[in-house]
Amino acid sequence: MPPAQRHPTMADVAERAGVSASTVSRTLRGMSTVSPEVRVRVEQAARELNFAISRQASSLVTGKTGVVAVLAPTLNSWFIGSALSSLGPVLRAAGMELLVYVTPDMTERAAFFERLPARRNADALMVFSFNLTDEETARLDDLQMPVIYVSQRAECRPSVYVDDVAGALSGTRHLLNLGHRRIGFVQTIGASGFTFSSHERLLGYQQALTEAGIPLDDDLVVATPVGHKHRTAEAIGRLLSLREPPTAIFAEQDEVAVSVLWTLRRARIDVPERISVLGFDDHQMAEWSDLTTIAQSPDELGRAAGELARALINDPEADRARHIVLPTRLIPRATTAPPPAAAPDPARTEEKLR
Amino acid sequence: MPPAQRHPTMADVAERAGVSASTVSRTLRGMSTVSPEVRVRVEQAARELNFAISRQASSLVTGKTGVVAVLAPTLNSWFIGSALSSLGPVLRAAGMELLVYVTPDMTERAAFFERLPARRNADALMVFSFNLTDEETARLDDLQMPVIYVSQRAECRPSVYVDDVAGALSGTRHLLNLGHRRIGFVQTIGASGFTFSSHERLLGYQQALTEAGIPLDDDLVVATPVGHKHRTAEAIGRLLSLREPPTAIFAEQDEVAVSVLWTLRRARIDVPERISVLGFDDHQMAEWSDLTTIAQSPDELGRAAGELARALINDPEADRARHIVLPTRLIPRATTAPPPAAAPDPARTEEKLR
DNA sequence: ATGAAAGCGCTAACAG
DNA sequence: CTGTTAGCGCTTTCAT
Repeated sequence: MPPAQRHPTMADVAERAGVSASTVSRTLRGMSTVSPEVRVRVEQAARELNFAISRQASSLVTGKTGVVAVLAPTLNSWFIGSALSSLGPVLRAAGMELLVYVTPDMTERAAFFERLPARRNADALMVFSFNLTDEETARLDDLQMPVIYVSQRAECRPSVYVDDVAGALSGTRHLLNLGHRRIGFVQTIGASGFTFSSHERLLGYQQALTEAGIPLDDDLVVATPVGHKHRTAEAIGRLLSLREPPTAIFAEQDEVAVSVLWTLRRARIDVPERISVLGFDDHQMAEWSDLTTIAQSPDELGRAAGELARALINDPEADRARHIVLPTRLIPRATTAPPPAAAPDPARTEEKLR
Repeated sequence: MPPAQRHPTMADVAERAGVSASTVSRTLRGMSTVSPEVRVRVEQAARELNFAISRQASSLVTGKTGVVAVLAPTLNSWFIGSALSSLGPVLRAAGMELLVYVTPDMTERAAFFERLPARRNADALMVFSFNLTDEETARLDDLQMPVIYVSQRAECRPSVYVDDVAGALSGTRHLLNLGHRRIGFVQTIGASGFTFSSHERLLGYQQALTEAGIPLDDDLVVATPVGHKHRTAEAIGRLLSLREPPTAIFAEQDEVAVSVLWTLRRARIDVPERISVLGFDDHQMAEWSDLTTIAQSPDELGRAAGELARALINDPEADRARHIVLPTRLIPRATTAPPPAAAPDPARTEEKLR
């Protein structure tokens, strides 16, 4: 009988089942070379002793830790939270655990990259939404384990991300199809780690305009940090005070789009009658606000990243530069509509005057 | 020289520094019994080889894993996300890592409790916002490691939570002080794992009313799931159609309070002129919406939980039933004001008639 | 199909 | 102050 205050070991289980430790190990790992009767005895003994295997010990010999590490700037983010919530079960199904390194500030981040603690303690590293410096990327390349870039495109390295260009393109097309010709774009600044998506979305917007033969107008692109009412109001003010103000505003992120809605509402500008508003993400708040938006699925992203990690860990021959690109889809709701008929459209006015 | 495709071990470092493995071990753990010159040599050798210690190996002998496990129903939650984001750095400062078990559904949860994988793979377990069954709690009691209950009160077990009763009490008092006498309360239903707080907040509300000599009225308490516009509108409708409708509405959660704001706005009921709205949490959205609310700090909670974990792990003599209760504070913003003077207050009307 | 033995990388006694 | 030695709990040859 094992000492009371200690976890039972395989030796304890072996003794109780009347077999050797090797057999216990084989049984518990589901190897086929164990006779059915012995298997039953071992399993029962393990259950009775409430045995749990020590990963530390087994990884010492197998060289696999059974752990996937995640590096994320914060967990307090709709996007990362959702992705990790669906990553968890995927890993569990593969018998792996989830180790999280949060680096809310530069100090923490520097500490991570200096010590690279994941090195010996995980089989793969997943990097979430980061703007890595070249030096940091180089450090990760030396890591001797698969590094998966999530929500960012990393050349020649495995990565999983959403097709932001296509998303913004289809969103802008939706506005164009409704008849809008002056479309404002609100960029987000200072969102730690999301500049990659930010840039791509602007690109999609511009591409759609070009496609429609509408010249780009820098005055239509403004920026605001997320969650700063005043700054957002200011940015919208710049748009509204243009000689030809936009009839639609495309915010790069739902959280900002909702701020825009508040600003317009306060200014008594009806949405969508006077101005249409379009978001990106399909954040919970989008549904609550009845905001038309371009949906991406962080859940799917988490799952895909998990599968990719599993594949790369188990199969060293796997494609080490595989990119998984996830689609977006437009969700039309109540904040987009055709532009007002009486819109002050100088082009049209001129035509009438002629 | 160590093989190229393998991590260097202490033996490799020892050889390079011309000392024994024990000395390397002592040096790297910062023990004082190492001569300065040797320390320098060892540290340099370790750096040159890019050595990282294997936790698996050291925990095998020390019996400590250097890991704190967290059990959480989801990571996609403002509250849990914030708490974990600040827990991470606390643990890192103590040289520990953060292992996360997410159990988004009952299947995952059952799987966790059946295998209790944390058992051998962590030094402490932190349970976030869960409604555990007695059986589940009993399983955790058997775990042979400190289990810290976060955001819930667990009798005779270490736990960390916010003083919800006091918070709701002070919030309700604020409304009473403004002159409100009919105060509606909106409960949240179906929020996985938060029924503890939910109950406590109702209690605080009731306590404040009783204190003020106002009889409780069940009609003033309605419930809605979070994020269901229609259900929320319905609940508010029940309040508005009372014979004596409330002049203030206290929503147990900011996310619901914001929904309430939307509902009232759509109904063209001015806030706070006609009806005051009060939330609880100080969610980001509260600031954006200029919502008066009772703030709690999940960051502090995460930090406190981390400190408690460290204390319990390092000191077996520590108080194993210690409760840390965190304060809340009222943040007055733009959604609360005195009730309308012309409010249909039958009591006052009667007085006038007399 | 099963057991014996060696060893994964590290730490902790114990000598010196 | 430093080296030697003996495991920690498991997996993996290699026998049988």
